Amino acid sequence: MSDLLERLRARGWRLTSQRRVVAEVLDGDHVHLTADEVHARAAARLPEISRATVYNTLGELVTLGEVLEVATDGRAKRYDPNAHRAHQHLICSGCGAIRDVHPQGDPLAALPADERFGFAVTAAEVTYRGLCPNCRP
Amino acid sequence: MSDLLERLRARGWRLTSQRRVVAEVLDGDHVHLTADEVHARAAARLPEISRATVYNTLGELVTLGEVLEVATDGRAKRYDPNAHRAHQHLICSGCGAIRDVHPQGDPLAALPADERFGFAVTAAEVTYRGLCPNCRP
DNA sequence: TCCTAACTTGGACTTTGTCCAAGTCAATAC
DNA sequence: GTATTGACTTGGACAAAGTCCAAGTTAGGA
Repeated sequence: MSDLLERLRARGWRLTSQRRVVAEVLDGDHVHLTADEVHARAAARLPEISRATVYNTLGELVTLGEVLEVATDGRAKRYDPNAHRAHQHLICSGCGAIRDVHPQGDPLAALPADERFGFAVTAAEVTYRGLCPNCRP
Repeated sequence: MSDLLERLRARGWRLTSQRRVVAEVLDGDHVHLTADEVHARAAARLPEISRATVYNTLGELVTLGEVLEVATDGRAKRYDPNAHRAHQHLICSGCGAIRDVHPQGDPLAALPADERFGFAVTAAEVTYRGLCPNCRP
């Protein structure tokens, strides 16, 4: 994630302690935090950080393509730092745990031309659902 | 959709005018209304209907498997009455228009066992994104 | 026609997110 | 090192989407 900070600086970002902390909190694999969770973890390191700054920073990271926004359930959006490797999501219907997964083939290819309604289709997001080992009966 | 009302009555639903109107509003193909839109259209026919009742009824229809909840963007959930024929969604990134589409093959099959992390995977939702004919440059 | 459990209502409340004016500070210039 | 300034941060007000509840209403069976 330190290269992230480098990339951001190269793009003219002002490197504040708040932005640094938000970027650090988002580091890791299979990380899918809500804005509130990001704020809570950031505040553990930098108590004065405000919710507005967390929202601003997350929005900027999404715009820059460094973080993905994942809307899985109509509740809070989640933020996924794994933006540079194509992947999909597997979600536990029991506890809500989320894993990054890599299906075979290109999901876009499964949509025939006569099912595209004249759209210029550019992306396909797949959400797999099931029960994780802990939630299985 | 009138068979819907029959099915519901058969399951012990009390058939009130409010529930009837909500079910009628949801009738049709490519219908993906938000709860607020459902309330607005229902209120056009039954002015005193309350938001709470619309939310209750939509929730019951989802629980009964008669309507699907579609969380496409982290904003309001949408409700899709086409619950009895498997389908996926194609969404315009420009105007937000939604179409039901039918991709080839089973998206579940694309997820290899070693990418399932021990989950019992039961469903896959695919959201295709692109620009509709009106929003295309 | 009555009765009652089920349904509906409106309003208060929660969660998630946005907006803004005022204050602060990182990075550049000197 | 210091000054400067525009970008960044802050807290609080606001908005949108949804939930909850006590009180009132009603569908459908007796």
